[in-house]
Amino acid sequence: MKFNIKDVAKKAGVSISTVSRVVNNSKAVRPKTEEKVLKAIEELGYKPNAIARSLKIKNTKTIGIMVPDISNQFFPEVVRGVEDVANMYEYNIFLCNTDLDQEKEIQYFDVLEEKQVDGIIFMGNIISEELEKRFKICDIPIVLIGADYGEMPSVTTDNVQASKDVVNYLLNKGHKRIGMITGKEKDPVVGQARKQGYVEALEASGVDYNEELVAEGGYRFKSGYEGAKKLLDIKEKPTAIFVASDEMAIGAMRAALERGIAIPEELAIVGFDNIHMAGKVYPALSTIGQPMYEMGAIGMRVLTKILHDETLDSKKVVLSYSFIERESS
Amino acid sequence: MKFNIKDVAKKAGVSISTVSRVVNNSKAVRPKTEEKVLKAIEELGYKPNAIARSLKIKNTKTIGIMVPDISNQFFPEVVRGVEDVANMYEYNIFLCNTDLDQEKEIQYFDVLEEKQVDGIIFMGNIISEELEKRFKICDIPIVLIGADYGEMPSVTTDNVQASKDVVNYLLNKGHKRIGMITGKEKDPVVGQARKQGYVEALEASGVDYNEELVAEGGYRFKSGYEGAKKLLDIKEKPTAIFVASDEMAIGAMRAALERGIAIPEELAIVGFDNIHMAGKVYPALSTIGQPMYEMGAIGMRVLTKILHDETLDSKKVVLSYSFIERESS
DNA sequence: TTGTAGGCGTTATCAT
DNA sequence: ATGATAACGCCTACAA
Repeated sequence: MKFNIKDVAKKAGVSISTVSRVVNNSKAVRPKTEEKVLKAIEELGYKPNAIARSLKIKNTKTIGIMVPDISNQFFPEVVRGVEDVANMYEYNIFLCNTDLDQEKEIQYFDVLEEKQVDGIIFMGNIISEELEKRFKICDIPIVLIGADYGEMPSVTTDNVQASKDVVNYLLNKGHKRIGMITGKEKDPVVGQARKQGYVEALEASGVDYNEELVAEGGYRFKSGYEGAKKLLDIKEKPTAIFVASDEMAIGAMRAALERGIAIPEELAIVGFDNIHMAGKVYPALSTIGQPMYEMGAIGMRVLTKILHDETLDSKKVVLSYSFIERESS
Repeated sequence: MKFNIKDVAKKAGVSISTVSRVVNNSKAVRPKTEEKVLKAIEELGYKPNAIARSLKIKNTKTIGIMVPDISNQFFPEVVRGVEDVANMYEYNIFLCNTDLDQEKEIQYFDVLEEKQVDGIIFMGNIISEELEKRFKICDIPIVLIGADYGEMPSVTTDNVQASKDVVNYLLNKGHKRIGMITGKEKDPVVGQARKQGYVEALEASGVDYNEELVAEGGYRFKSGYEGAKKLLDIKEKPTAIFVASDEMAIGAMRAALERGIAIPEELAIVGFDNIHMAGKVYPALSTIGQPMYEMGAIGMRVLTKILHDETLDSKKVVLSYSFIERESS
């Protein structure tokens, strides 16, 4: 049995306008009347219909969040950050998994638009031309997390600098042969930026960049495992490996451990991301910590600011990372 | 610039009904007319307003999913399962993190109801009286995942039997002193069911249940770590520990490793859940695999069946688990 | 095949 | 302080 505002009005013996007023307490209502209405609401178990409301007032108090894959280590935390502040401002979130598939991204974008979300948070490595066009012509505020693009609001960390820090740290520890397992080449963030930092740090220190010491990986455990095996196969093995993601780093550790190579004595390993498990594996993984929860929370905060016409200090927020030294280096 | 069905109608020189018809291709429209309409839609970049549509046809093609915490190991995969099949049936999902907080659960339930979701998927260890009351009086179909309650549709695995299997396996390996780190006592699933299996298997084999050998844990790494330390402190140490969750098991391994106790030679450890990292830690963790993705996918499938009035074979689906023997046992 | 009009459950303007 | 009423954008009898 579902009741609407009319039923409540009838039961309370008032007009629907008054009911609306007490529900939203938008305008003064005589206490006596309010009481009657409240009682009717209570008795009928009336719940206002948010859909009808949205249609009228033209906002839905919902936002969409597009992530590559919620079941991947990196994303649950940022989604949690988003959801927490969304909840604080009384927004709900539509979760969309894109698998980095451009078609799916567009498809989801369309539904989100049709469902009239108030805003969108987008995470993805690359923004296709098609998607960019949509972004441009639509009037829904969008904020990017973890990636950056043109004039769009975004929250990121400085991946290049972070990678430099790692390499410098390794250099300072006396390592001369530092290998790297990278992300995918065409991925601007994990693939390119992190490698760029590696290369630049090496050059800045006068160490020759050695193609042989770098293996292209993907994102997952297996490619780290394979990458490390490859690097450990060369006659002059690296004494340290910088790995572009924690999950790959754990794969790399595995490869080393299987060969009886001691970590960190014979081989230092540093990862990137500080996923939940990074501090729990044995030996615990040194890594770059990205404030994932904060990225989500701040991204959503930026979105609410846009939504509420508050002034933004800056459309681009760059969060600081931290190097977390544990046992693997 | 946002256009509505009226604008399209005007531009195409037809009535809004015809526009509606081609958008939903619900009824025959002369090809010529259709073309005109399509062109108008294209030119204006018209997108139907799903909110208005929902108001009229009384469904929203969205469902809500309540999980304790998306950033916890266990849930992202099941949410992914849910989302995949939701997407297949053209539903979107509202993600709600409850933190197992009963107030938050009710609060979210209220919004979901107000936002007129077509269905709800609920995950949580315990269903409070208040929540149960809401569940009962509302007419939104709800399916439970990972827990079971009264007459409600649910998808679960047999935690008691799984735990028995683990203990029997350990018994067969010759272990006499088998410890356990449990979940929280008042939690029916992780806490009670898994412990029950442990107790029953022991009794069935004529091994005395020994209070001293069990430590109450929580869900996280730390409580596993502490629990194991406690068990390893007693003079007659267990030679095997069954741990009620993988994350705690990894904590337990850590405790053992720190004391130089070899796994599995001196101490066998078996976890529960088969989280993503279980096979990646070193030594790789033996565990009970719950088909998390499937639980989500099937749960959502059940929901769609209810939503579309298809007949359910059974309101209660119990999925089979699998024992995954790896290196820690 | 196409158009007219009423209604979905609200909010908000304008009277009263 | 309260009530009548016109939107909001769409779907769908019913009529033409």
